[in-house]
Amino acid sequence: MIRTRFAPSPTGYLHIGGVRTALFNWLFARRHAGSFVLRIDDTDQERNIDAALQPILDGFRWLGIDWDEGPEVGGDHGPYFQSQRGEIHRAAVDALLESGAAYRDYSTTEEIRVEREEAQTKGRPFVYSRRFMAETETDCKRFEAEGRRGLVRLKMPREGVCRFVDLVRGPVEFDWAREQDHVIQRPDGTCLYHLASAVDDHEFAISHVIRAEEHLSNTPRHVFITESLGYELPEYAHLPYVAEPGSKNKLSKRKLGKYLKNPDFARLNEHGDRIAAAVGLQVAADSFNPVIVDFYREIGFLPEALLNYLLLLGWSLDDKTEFFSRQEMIDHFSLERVQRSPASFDPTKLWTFQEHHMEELEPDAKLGLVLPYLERAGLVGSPVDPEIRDQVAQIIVAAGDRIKAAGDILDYDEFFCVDDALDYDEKAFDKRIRKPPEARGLLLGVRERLAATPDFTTAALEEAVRNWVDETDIKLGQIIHALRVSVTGKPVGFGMFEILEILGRGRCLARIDRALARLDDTSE
RNA sequence: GGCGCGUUCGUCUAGGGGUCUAGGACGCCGGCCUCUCACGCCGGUAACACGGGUUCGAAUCCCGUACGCGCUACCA
Repeated sequence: MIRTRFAPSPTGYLHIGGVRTALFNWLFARRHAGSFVLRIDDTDQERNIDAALQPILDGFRWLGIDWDEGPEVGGDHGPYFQSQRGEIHRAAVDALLESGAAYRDYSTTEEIRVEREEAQTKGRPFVYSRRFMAETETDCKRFEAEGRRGLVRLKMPREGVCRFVDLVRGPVEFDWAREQDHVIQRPDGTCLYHLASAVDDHEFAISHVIRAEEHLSNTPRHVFITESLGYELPEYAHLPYVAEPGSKNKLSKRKLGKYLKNPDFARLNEHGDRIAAAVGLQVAADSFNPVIVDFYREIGFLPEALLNYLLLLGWSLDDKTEFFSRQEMIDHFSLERVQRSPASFDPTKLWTFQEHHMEELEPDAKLGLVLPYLERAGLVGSPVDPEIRDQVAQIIVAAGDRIKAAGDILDYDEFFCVDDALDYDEKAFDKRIRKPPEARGLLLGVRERLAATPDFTTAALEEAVRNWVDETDIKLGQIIHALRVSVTGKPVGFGMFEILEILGRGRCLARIDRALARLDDTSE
């Protein structure tokens, strides 16, 4: 039975790099009909775990990364919070103590520091002298009489090599002698990460430990703990980390300021801010940015797109396949094809995947995604009037691939405002209406045609306007731009005749009149 | 400092001794399409970190160097 796990700390947000690790674990489990377990690594005893955990669980749910065991779903191996597993960890420490794989130590941090520095100045690798190791009850008493506090350290082998096969990197080996006698239990009885992690992986019957590369060097400790306890070793696979845009440094939330200097990253960020502002979402830069999964959900990315992009960040099927559905990811995923070197996060390429998956959506599905944004922005009622709903459906079709993220619908607010409240792009108004001397006459002319066209549909309108253009010596371009600015206030947008049809005759004429009035008003 | 891992176009990658004058994708540049924008289409740009081996032959194997990252915590 294949069992994998992801062990997030409750930090209040879901990091994009973490999701990639979780995704690979999840895919591997799903691929082999195994289980994916969520374990919460909260050994640090956070104050408000619930509040800090919720965004993470929400993020996974949005992405469709479901867990078979863990918070809120339970399971046979619980509890799934490390903070509640103290007894199990302490029992493991006792067993280690019992077998001699660990010992009580009474050194102080200061004494260790001195030893370490001494070794370093002599150019020797540091290994603890075990000067304050207590192997008997009397030793303990003696040290305690000196006012020392005991903790528990691993008694690491001082010779031989630790060998294991990493499923991504192949055979790896470490000299045992280089390993430190790591602390596994503090004087207050609480246990440290490496102990807890190795024990829990066994308790949860994890078959494949798939985690970030930074743990590769920690693996000998885990191997030692696991084997000393008499447990069977899991398989290990260490994933390269996700790097910053344009660099090989590990992506970290802390360096947001630096990423914002990257133009592509900044553009993505601004895109998000714009949508957030339009829907009145209160956002703080450190909780709403492209390093955090929530960001993508809020601005209307598709989870499939994010997953697809992340999948290819460090994994590939072959030399050509780029797009994967959720099922295809599961069908093809394998650890053998995981890349060994870090991959940097490229916001521009992420958009490619988003666009692709968006294009694959049926108009109805798109409508469902887009409507909530209009409602939240107050551009349509809630629930939306059926007539308006149809109009939005038309807009979606006419907009085509211009709506890349669901929140992009808010770029087309001109369809939802009353004619008198339409904002004009001043530059465009000048260029297309105020400046060309013929604009006034052309607008009047086209107004006449629009008023007279019996059938106010895209095709009929286009025919009418083109015929009119053909009859006179003007060019279509001359009138289209002025018309576009009059009717939408903007210099760009989708097909002019589609816009006219969606708006309808009344609003088109009213808007042309308003633009003309505005022209007369300010040209004097 | 020690140990470990890594290094193919700007980016994501294919490549596992000859089929590589290194392929694809994104980006970028140029062009076409066009009522603007977006899309689409066509073309172009651009890489095996460096140095030694091994071999008839190396991007592919070995060694070294450089660089990057990680671990070396009573953080996870």
